[in-house]
Amino acid sequence: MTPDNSPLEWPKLVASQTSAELIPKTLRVVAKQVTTDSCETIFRVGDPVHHAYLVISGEARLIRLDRNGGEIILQRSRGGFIAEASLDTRAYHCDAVAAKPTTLLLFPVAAFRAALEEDASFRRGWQSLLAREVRKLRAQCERLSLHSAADRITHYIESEGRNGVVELNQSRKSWAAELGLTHEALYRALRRMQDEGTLHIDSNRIFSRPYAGDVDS
Amino acid sequence: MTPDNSPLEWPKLVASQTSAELIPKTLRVVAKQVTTDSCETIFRVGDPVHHAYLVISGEARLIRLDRNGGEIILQRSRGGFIAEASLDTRAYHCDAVAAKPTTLLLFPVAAFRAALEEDASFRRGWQSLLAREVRKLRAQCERLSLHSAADRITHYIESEGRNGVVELNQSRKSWAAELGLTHEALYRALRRMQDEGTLHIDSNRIFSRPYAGDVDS
DNA sequence: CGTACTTTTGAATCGCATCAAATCTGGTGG
DNA sequence: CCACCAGATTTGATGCGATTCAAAAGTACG
Repeated sequence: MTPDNSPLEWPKLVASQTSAELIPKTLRVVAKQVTTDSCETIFRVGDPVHHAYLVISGEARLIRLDRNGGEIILQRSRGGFIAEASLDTRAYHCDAVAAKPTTLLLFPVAAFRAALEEDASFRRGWQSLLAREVRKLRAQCERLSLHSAADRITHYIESEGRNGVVELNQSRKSWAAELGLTHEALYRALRRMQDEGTLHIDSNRIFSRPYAGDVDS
Repeated sequence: MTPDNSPLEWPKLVASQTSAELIPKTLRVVAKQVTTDSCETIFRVGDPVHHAYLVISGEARLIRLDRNGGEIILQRSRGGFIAEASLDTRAYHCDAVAAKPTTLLLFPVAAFRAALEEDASFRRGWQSLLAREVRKLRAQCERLSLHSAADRITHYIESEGRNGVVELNQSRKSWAAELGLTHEALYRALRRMQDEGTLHIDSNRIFSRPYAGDVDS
């Protein structure tokens, strides 16, 4: 994780990142920027919490390994905070790794907490961000409670997509992990659903209905 | 859901309920108290969010039904807030029902939000409550990502219990739902683990190790 | 005492995990 | 540009474990 001295252009960042918009000036001036290689560890279980992490580009993940060495993805952040809920704990409960080359902003926790106290609008944004995270996690638990691969796929499209279409922004292998399936099970379920006509796939766009586009007669 | 005119004894409540301790006086005076029968609906999907709900006694659940009519438990609250994350949304995303006769405090959302703005200590408590909820949900997702019933049981004991022991405060049937299993699968897994000696059960206390108590020779 | 629900066991089936291996893909270096 | 490599994608075969359907026994409550 190497310090990155070329300062970010905040205005540009603000335009594209809803999470970053929140950050008050007092926090921006104490932010450190770093970039990581792919697969680089950002922090580990038990590490003391010194910073709040905001993903600017790339992708960071909270992960834990099950006893077979399988990777369980707890959170995936592409542009946004990661491990928000660790801010009021002493140490991390899981590992964070960069899934690809990633640039992050690091905010010292003390300054971050102070900003939350003092800046009402920042605080409101932070609270609604936590609330969104809660709802998202509930949806994920609901999904993982479904017993069949097809149901989880459909649920994913319904809750993460729009109008029965979802743009997949990750490999199918890691999608499988997110769905609590092996990648083989996911591939087969996708295949089966396409054969049945309940799903259509166009590279990274997944349609929950049979594809009826371009049929105009 | 019938209004309950006998006012709660706040001091007594405060002594036992960490969530209730937070509530500032300004909020207490506008709280309405209600009691429900078992299985009574508290709110439904799509209902506008008018109140924050605090469970005083009994048990409330956020649920959704899967397409087979199976009940998926999204949250279970026994003494504490329920559907905290809905406070900054217009309408509910799921149903809430009382799992048994339950008494609740209802706080009008406007007053609740105002109190969050004005009372710094209430706000801090609320934020850490949301953060705890996030961590709890992440643990649940991690658990549901495990592929075997035994692993989920062990994970539950490790993360919800203390020192390899967990006090089960619900029926096994609803525990099964929480673990994303059918109740039959849970019963059989418990039996198998006991036979293997990896688990000991004393009514509602579940031990993750072979029971070595009372052996002193 | 009767009713509703939970707990428990049984048997059959199905779907997913697992192990294996082939193909495809993107990226690296010669 | 091509050879090569690591990883993702895809398909196959097999076994196990969870689901499902069924039913009996236990338990709480009015």
